[in-house]
Amino acid sequence: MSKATKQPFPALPAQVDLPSVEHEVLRRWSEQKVFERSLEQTQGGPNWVFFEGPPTANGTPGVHHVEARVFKDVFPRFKTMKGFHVDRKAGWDCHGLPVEVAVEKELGLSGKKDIETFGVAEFNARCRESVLRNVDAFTAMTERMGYWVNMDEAYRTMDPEYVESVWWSLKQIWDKGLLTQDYRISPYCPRCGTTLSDHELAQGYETVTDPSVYVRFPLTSGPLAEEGRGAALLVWTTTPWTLVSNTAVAVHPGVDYVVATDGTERLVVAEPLVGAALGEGWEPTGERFTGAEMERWTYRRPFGLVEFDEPAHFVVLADYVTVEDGTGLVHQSPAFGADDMAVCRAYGLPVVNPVRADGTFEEHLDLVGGEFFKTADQKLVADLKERGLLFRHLAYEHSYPHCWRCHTALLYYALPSWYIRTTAIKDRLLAENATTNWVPSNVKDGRYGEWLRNNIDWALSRSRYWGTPLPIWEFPDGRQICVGSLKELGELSGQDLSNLDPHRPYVDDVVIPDPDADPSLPLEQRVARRVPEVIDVWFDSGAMPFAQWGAPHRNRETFEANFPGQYICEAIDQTRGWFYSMMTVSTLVFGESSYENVVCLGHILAEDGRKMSKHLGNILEPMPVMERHGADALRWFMAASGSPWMPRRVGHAALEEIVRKVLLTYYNTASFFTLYANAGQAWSHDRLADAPAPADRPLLDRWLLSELNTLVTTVDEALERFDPAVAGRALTAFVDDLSNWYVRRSRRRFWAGAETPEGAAAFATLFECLETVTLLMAPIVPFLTDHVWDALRRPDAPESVHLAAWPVADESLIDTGLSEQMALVRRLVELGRAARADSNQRTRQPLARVLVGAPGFEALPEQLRAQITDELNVLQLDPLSVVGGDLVDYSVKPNFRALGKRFGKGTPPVAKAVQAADAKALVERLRAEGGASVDVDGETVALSPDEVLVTEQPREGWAVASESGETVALDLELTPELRRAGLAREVVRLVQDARKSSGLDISDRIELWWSATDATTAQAVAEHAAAIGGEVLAATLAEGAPEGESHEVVSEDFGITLHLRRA
RNA sequence: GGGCGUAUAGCUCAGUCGGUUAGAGCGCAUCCCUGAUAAGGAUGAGGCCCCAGGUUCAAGUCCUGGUACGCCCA
Repeated sequence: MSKATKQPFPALPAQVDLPSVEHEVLRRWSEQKVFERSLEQTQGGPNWVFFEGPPTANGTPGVHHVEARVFKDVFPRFKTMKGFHVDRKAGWDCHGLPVEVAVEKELGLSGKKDIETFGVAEFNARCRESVLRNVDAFTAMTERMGYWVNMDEAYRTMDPEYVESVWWSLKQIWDKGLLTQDYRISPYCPRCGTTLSDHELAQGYETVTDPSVYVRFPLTSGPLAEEGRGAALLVWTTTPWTLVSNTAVAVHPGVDYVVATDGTERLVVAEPLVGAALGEGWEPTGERFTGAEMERWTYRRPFGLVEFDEPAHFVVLADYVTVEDGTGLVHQSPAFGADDMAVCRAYGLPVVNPVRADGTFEEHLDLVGGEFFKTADQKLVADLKERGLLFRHLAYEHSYPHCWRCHTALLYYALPSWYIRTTAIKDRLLAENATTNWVPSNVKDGRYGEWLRNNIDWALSRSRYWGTPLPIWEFPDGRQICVGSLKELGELSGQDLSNLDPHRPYVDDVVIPDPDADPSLPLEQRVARRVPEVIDVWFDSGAMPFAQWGAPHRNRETFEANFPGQYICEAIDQTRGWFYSMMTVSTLVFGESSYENVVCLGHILAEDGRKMSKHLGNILEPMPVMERHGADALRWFMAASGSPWMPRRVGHAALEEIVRKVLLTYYNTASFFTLYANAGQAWSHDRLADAPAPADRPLLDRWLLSELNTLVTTVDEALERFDPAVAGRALTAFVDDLSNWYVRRSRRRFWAGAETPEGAAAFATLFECLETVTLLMAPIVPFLTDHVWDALRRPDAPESVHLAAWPVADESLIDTGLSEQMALVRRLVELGRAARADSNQRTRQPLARVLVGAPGFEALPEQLRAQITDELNVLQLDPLSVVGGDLVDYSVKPNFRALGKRFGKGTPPVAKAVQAADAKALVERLRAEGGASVDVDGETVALSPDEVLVTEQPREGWAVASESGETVALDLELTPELRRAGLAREVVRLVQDARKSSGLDISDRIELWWSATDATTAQAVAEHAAAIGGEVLAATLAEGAPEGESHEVVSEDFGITLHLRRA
């Protein structure tokens, strides 16, 4: 292509395939290393620290993963454009039970015994492989969606450096005395020999029938324990087997308990349950006690099968006791219930557990020795009955958790466990939370604050395999050492461990010899071995601010420069997960939270409003969705559709709408611009300087620039508040204004070229708006904006929009008065179109006159009035008042907003007076004198024009539309001249359609012939020949038909045949 | 059972400082406009702003209590 014909802009064809544009942009980003350069470019700028919450690399990524990843991308891009340096290190959460379960399924293993038979080393190797496989799928999705994050240097929680950092932090906590051992009640499958996670628990509920027994516990101390007439506590349980280890009875301190009798015995029950628990024939004796008064009364336990070394078997107080069912007296066995454990621990009661890990009672016990816990119920109940302790025995149907693998009834079971005493730093956590910015704000004091205020110690250990091993070594005598690094472990164990894989089983083989031990003892008694547990994966991920750098053993400075972080974001389900672990680990180790701003997203639902699940078949796979609609459409949906903090439904319909209404409208405006700028090389960047200063441009341009600069402020403020939905709504509205009002109203100026000041202004204004809106949209839809940027950018502008600076609003161009006036113009145009539609008067037919009655109309400048006449295709525009008099009806209504402000309580009578007043007289006085008065209960009240809403309507011969006190009336009388002008426009449209359908370029000149069978049409064409010819770029216009080839158009409606061809 | 959130047109959702004719999009019907557009515009049908109290001259909006649904926790 020769220089002379080179077009100023690369073409942006009207037809565009968004996904293929995105692939092209991805290629360019990679070739030009745009992400890397955006980081280099901001190297000297202030840090804005973002922490990547590592997705669990378990299973393939779903569309819900895109949600958080969009938010993780939008704000770093935004801040980068504002000059901040935003390092983005990817990360992968590698450990944990979900990985183990997936691998177990793959290998066909069931439970811990199987894993140990299979071999822990091999099992963990498979876990590692599984994680790496899924990381690849996440990487592909991450790249495709345009999430800029450094995946080449991603941290992985399974890497030795990461594990070492976690060890270091655990040692800090250990040194503070906050890492301790205690019992923990976990749902436990005795057959598989494993505890189950909450998630597993949820899959295994089954409805079963258990015994429901009411048992007498005779009192042995307290006011009711007298010899002979002693009363008994009536205690209810559905797990008779736990009565073997009964430790206490809990009552609610605030509930009233009474003694009831049937004449032979006396039983204590909660007052509201007397009838339900005892049945007919029982009368209260009048003795009553609050739960609090019963504290520490002792009783005789139901079974004497196990030994208690410490005092037990008395009444304790617990708030969780209810009077919903049972007797209001709850049997306590701390080894088998979390509530029981908490309550009994508070009283210093022992944890007695006669059930072994396989679910059977210890062999040496009488009655139930060796029996499986569940089947022991029968024998125990029979024994109670025999001894006269059983009061009632019923069947009780309820839902009870079972093992999802083998359907065995689960046991809530006390296992020794490691805890972090987070309750000791609760106040610090609350203080840190108080200074954290939560989005949306209600999470701070609501869901999250509530969780913190009810903080319980963090149960850290898991009896599993694929996790960060708890770095505690224990000597046979119970002394323990917490190890903070491999180096330290090497020194303690006397070997070089720098290349040790710090996972099980390898780390379990490392022993620490006791230098002071008697060398004659066998080796096992002279060395410390690691405790068997691994840790909760939430601790892994909560340690990422330092562990991602391997700090403090490595990269200490980098860590310190990037702590605390400014921004994290995940879905709402992370409130008690990552949001908590991130705040808590840092507060434990460093005394402060690791983040300042945290955004919690609502969940993504399927189009049918349900959760996506394989079972329901309503899963939307992210990669195919992005290939169909484009990643930008999905990104826009995630960032800007509805409220991100609420659950949202995603589906093809929603994405198609985004493509049509937002992305293509924006793109097509840019496409329009390049089409006309390129046509005859009408405009290029060097013409920017020729354009009139903004203040000297037409009002339409000044209006658009005003809207644009308002938009800059709105979008900037919204993104600063982490609210891309508000930004998105403002952008959508602006793009609509730009395309469907500014461009629509300016078409003629673009058509005419940039030679006149008006044309130069139009090109400059549209260019500036496209440039700025491209910048504003770039963080949300990085692909399409970069594609447009590349086509439109100035010669000296950065190669990518993502290397460009964020725009700053020019407030001097914001003119709110002009915005209001244009809004009025657009409302009046809508009313005019409505009036035309009502009277079936098509817009191409010019009309003589339009009348307008609306507050503010008189003040409209001529340029804005011209927009109305042009858009409505009328020759003359006048205020309704010019016809006035008897031709117009007036009605008035009170403006409550204005009146209420002034009169407050006195508003209704004034409003009534306005409604009652003679509308015409009132309006005339308001118009003539700028004020009027009405009579309110004998008093004269002065009113200003803005306190009265006036609606005026012409009486006859007009097409009228009116709304909210604004009226437009069209003169429907058509003169022959007007009819001919209308016909001429019909002809123009016919030719334009023909030009378009025959594939002519917009600037091609044509030859045009016409022949009319309708006399009026013939006259119209002859009369308007010059105008028609000019409008359709006809070099020649002749009556008749051409020789040779041409494009023919026949219109029977107008009785005309046209022929045209390229000149 | 507890905490948090949500409830507005057939569907998806806006609704500012409380202001008296509650909006948009989608869908449906009938028209209109168009030499950028896969667009745009008009009209019509479609509303117990979840229910009940309260505050207020005035409540979709603020308060209290319910109901339903969702999430988290027990």
